[in-house]
Amino acid sequence: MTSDAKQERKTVLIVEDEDNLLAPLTYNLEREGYRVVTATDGGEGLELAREESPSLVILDIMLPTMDGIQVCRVLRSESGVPILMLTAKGEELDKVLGLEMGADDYMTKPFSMRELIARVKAMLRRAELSPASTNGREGGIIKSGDLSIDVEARKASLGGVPVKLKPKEFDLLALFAGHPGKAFTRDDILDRIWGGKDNIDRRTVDVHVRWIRQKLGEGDGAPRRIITIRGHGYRFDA
Amino acid sequence: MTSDAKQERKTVLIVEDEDNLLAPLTYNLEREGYRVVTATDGGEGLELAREESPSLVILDIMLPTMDGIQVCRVLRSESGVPILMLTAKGEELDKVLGLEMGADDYMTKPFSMRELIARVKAMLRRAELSPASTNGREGGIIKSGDLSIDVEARKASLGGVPVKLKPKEFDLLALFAGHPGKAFTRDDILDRIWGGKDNIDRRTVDVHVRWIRQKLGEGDGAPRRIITIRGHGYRFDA
DNA sequence: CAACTCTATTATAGACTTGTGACGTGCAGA
DNA sequence: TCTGCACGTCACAAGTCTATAATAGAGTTG
Repeated sequence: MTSDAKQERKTVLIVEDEDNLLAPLTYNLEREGYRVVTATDGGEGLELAREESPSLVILDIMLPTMDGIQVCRVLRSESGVPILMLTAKGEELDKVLGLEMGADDYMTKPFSMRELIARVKAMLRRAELSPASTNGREGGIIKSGDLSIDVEARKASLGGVPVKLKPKEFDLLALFAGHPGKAFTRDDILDRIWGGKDNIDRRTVDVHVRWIRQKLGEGDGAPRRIITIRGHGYRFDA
Repeated sequence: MTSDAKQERKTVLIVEDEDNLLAPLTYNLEREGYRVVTATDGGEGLELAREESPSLVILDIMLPTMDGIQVCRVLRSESGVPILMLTAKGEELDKVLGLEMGADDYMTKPFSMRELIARVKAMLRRAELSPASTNGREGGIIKSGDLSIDVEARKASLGGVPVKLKPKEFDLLALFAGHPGKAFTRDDILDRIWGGKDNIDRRTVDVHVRWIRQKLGEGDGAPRRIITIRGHGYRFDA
């Protein structure tokens, strides 16, 4: 019942502040042959995720400094790493929210270790079948033509010149640039950038796209990077 | 609540023999905008899966004629369609077995509809990020002769030259090309592409087919890809 | 081949989308 | 409190789709 895959050990990041949960999780996952790294608050979790690029993240919803929802959202916008959320019973709302926000699965505490291991395995198997989305990014920096986006530093520059982007603009541009060629619907985008809030007007996306286009100097006949797909949404092309 | 994504509606196949479970499942999924097809035993389920190539299969473990485990195994060997297993309480062993056997997730009866919907959505989103495994497509790109359709990017090209397709045209062509050789009735097509709206004239399909044929340069004695099946509907041939 | 049924084609009015400028609200720092 | 910034919403004009009606054409049947 140990491991079955003999190759580079997969790293699992656990972000959990309760030690009486963290310890057994770590123990059991290590026993299954995974390499485990842990963080006890959201900020640290994000940092570690960027440093270690784990194959899977187990994320508690309740965390100090930055809650799991936020961490999940950021992680999701930065990479395609599978995320398993842990929720306390009674957080039903948050559960669904978490899922709709980008988590890949969740478990309600308390859960059986066995069940959790099974889920982790299933998620990793799934992930293995899909192509890693390491598109055009090197060391957390996404590049596309003369546009360069440093996700970690949250800075963007165009032909070497820094571009001042507001937070939402940055998130949106990072999402686009991180998935060049992929068509997003406005709902996709709202899901990923705005999180669970579902009373946001779809047109809001248009407006933010406009700000970005403006700051990227698009519009004067210049070729657009953010392409409008009429009747569907937007797509970022290199 | 539902998305504005205009494309072929996602089809969910439910294989479940208890009607008091099947009915609410169907109702709720349809309310979420999915197209639902149902089977009440394993054999029928497999058949439907092959015919409809659904985006997701919900599979009860206990079924007449062929149990869910077998169906799951066969399905898994034939396609990468995500499978959500339904298990009765106390089938813990089978649960894990089911997962390790190829199912992607499972839920233990009884479960909340809301939770199920959340899981379904999560599974579909995940599937969307990985390369579909159905007919003739590689990496989300459907190819047929010199025609190539990138579903993710919503771009089509003919012999390398981009073809400008309107939203409905793209959806329709993608539907056809995604199921080469399958005969669709106009009602089939309306159901899949036009979704909920139900007073659409069948002739409307004809018109859209024509636009597509035109843009694909068919008609000048050139061999047609979209074949008219008189008295029935249309079929896409490679 | 005549009658009938189904399909292709065309034009068009109306519905729907999107880009854009303006506005109101809430918030953080001065 | 005042000021500036971020950002969600609105309203409207310009463009773009698309459902349908009408008509011509093709195929089928007896």
